[in-house]
Amino acid sequence: MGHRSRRGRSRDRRGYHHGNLREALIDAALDLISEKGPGGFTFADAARGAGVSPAAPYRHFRDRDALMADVSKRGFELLAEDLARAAETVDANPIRRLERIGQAYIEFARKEPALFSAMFESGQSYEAPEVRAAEERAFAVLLEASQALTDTIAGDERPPATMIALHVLSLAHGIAALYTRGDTSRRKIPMAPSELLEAAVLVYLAGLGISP
Amino acid sequence: MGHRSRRGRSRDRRGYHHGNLREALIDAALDLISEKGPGGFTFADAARGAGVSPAAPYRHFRDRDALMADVSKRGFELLAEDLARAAETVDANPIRRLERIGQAYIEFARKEPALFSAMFESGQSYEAPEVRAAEERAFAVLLEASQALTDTIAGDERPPATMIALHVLSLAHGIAALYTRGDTSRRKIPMAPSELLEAAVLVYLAGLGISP
DNA sequence: TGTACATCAGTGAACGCGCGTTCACTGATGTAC
DNA sequence: TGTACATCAGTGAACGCGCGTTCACTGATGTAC
Repeated sequence: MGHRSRRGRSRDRRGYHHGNLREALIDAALDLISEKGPGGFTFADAARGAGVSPAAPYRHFRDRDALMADVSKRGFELLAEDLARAAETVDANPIRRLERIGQAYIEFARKEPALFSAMFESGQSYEAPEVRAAEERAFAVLLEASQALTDTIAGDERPPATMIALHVLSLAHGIAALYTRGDTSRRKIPMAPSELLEAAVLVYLAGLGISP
Repeated sequence: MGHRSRRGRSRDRRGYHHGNLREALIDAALDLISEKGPGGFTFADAARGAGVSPAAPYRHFRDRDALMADVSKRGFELLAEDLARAAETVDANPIRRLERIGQAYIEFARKEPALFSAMFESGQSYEAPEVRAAEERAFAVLLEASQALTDTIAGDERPPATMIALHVLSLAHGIAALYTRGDTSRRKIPMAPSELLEAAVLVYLAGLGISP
């Protein structure tokens, strides 16, 4: 359901002109993705969802793919914000920080399944440069935290920060993709996704010789 | 491209009766998924791909979803086979065995991107019981290998095998989903997916106090 | 071995529907003076 | 403050197209005797 950028409901038209149709279409798309998955709705559906004629979306998006690219971009931007917030909020301990960023990742997948599937499971790969950029910004948060972590390690046994970031990302993404959408999807597991991630990250860091 | 179960090309009709339309439709679906992603094709497209009238598929599948469920099932079966083969092939060392299973997982994603996306990125969650069963069989291979690994550890510091299996699975799945489809998708990374996985698993196991 | 028949797995025509897209249009808004 | 005008962001009707689905049908195959 609505949160953050999706505050106003799509239906509150203010007369002949919608006022904010672009946003409303993105909202409608997210609602539709929630219901039927990405690819499970049409351009006309989105127009209908925004309470507007089927020709109206063409004022804002070239076609359905352009709309989806925007949804995807919005997703990576919000993800980057969430990760950055997680990186700031927490105390200075770099281990805790990295772990928190991972948690924020799966939390994002849990709270925004529609965005998450638009970003990663929409079949199409939206390599629009702005999407790429937003994706990069999200990764940068992880990379910085990893860097901060390796800075605490003696020079000659210091593992590459990029590797650590990629490992934590892959782990978080795997858990998010497999176990985060409780109702609709996969196998039940005997622990919460966040516990699964926490344990994995701690074991992993211990393997690098880093412990709290 | 074709391999294993997909040996015969779809087009070699043998007269009025197709002979093996069910398989041919699954093949056609995989080809179409490769081209345009899951959800990027129609039931009629699949019929066309198999060189058959649009009414013919109804003899074998109730609708498009039923076809996709079958594709997905087939995917999990092949995955289970691959993982089992990896578990057998390799020498008895349980560390190497677990690592090899992880490698087989991402190798599967690399070799069979169409199946992989049908299984995990088709938007719909196909919880048909046979799909579930095949999925379970694949996981069982990982779990057994984890069990063999923990059996080598002293009783009171023995980590739960289920947790290890879930961790390795999540890691392999994350890497597979993010970095395994070279041409079409994500960010470039400074190392091969298989190296990324190997390093992660070794570090992780070291963190559990297990080293070669 | 031949024949009759049941069953199976396809055909192809037909249908209604909704989608994508274009178009001339029109109501609302902003701005110059 | 009022008026004229340009621009913007919608409408709604229209179109062609392909999809999903059904139907009576028919060619091929298998089997009983």
